[in-house]
Amino acid sequence: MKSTIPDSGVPITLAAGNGADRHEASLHGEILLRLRDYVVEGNIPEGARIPERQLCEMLGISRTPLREALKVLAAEGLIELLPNRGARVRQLSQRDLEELFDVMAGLESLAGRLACEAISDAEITAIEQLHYEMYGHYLHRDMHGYFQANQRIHESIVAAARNEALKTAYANFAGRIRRVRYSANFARKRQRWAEAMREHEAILDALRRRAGSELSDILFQHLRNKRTAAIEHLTEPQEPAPASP
Amino acid sequence: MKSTIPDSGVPITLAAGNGADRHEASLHGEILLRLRDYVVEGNIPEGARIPERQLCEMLGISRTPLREALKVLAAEGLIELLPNRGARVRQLSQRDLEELFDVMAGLESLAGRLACEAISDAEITAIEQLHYEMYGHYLHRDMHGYFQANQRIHESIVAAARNEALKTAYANFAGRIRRVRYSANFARKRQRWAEAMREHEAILDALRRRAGSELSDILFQHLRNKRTAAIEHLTEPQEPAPASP
DNA sequence: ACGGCAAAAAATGAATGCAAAATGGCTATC
DNA sequence: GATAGCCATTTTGCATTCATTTTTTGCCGT
Repeated sequence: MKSTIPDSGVPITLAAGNGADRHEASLHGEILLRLRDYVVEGNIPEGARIPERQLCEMLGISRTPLREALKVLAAEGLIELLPNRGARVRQLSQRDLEELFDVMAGLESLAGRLACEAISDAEITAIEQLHYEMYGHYLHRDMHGYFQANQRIHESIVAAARNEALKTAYANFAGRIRRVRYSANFARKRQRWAEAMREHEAILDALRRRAGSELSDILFQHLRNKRTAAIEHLTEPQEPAPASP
Repeated sequence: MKSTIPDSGVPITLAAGNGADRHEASLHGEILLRLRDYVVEGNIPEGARIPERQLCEMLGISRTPLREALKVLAAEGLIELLPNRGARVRQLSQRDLEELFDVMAGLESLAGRLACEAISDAEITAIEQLHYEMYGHYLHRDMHGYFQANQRIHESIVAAARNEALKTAYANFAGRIRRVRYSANFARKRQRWAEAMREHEAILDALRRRAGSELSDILFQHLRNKRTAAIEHLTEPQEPAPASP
């Protein structure tokens, strides 16, 4: 009564591929999904050493499939594997974060450019809808709702680019900075919030006109500003953490 | 007579990470490097099934580290893993290629933008040097030399972006389309070649002026044109006719 | 002869076992 | 009293073994 493999011949391509992540079947695939979520959601302290045995009994499997999953997570950049010294959650320096944000900005910028070539009026209408919804959250000072609508807008743009490889790469980078990204949105001061709304209106405008390179510019700058806000948020309140010796 | 592990404590981060790919130590790392090269260089026919045993004895190892390496290669998008049906070299449809080229274009476009923020005069001079060298190859109709100089120029721009995450992602995508990319350059008709030279001059010009978003646009369009040439070459490779309609 | 079915053979997926390396604690020494 | 070196324990890396699944092959029925 294992998970009876439902569909046959489904092409499996791991994280970086164009295809979908269909890992439900094999055990190591299941483990991969669960571990990835577990790490992305921050259940493991950064830099902490995680003995394989412990993970094994936590997940109820043997070490072989676990190690395969760990290798993949390392390839995705979520964890680090030190030779003979185990796996630990990747610790992102400020510089790392800046770099990752910039790559995200580049990918979204690309997504916008491509979207202008292929997006339908209906899709634009849907994004407008999200925009108004987001505006409502803005007016009500509803951070969480705002955050979600915002995220869905950006995802819609990426989806409109009609590029699976891009979508996958985007998802990968998004996962790597997810924790920070979330708190970055919460870090928004009123000032920055209003700015972001204006930027979003410019985005919509460029999208309506299918102005590819213009939208590309706006999106990059928009994400750049987000980056700045996020980094500031991290350096200010976060405290010289008690560096464990 | 295992590979005696030379250095200790070197942080290992697999393909998608910011860090370097230091896998020389562990066996599976060694295998990973060798297999990746082996696949990228096209030694395995596309879509062919490759029994693990066969690879094992070819590489002289057991299945465990091999399978770990395969998982990583799948995560990088170089191979496909079908459940219970083994690994095969990823077969790229025309659509896949278009997508991958577009992502490459986006990454280089980003690289150009970032490079404008950080590039030194010396680096620009070096790129100019490469440009003249490339121009020489162009005049002498030296395809191979042209190709190499061209590649080094693009790599220099990526390097000037000062972003390890970007560099790694770029290398990953470059590996995935390497075979096609090479032949794409050889596919250049005289016409396209001259165009490419002009585009490169525009690239240099924008770079000198540190005109970020302008350079971003030019680079994207440049790569887009390359994409078109490559796809054309693939769809009707046997057409020596210079006939224009 | 051809197509479908069943059993054998082979390949994959996962678990276990064993050797090498690292970690931690202890003692001996200065 | 602190530090360097040594030994026991833990942990990782890899090979081997076991269990399923797939693929092949041979057979039977139509």
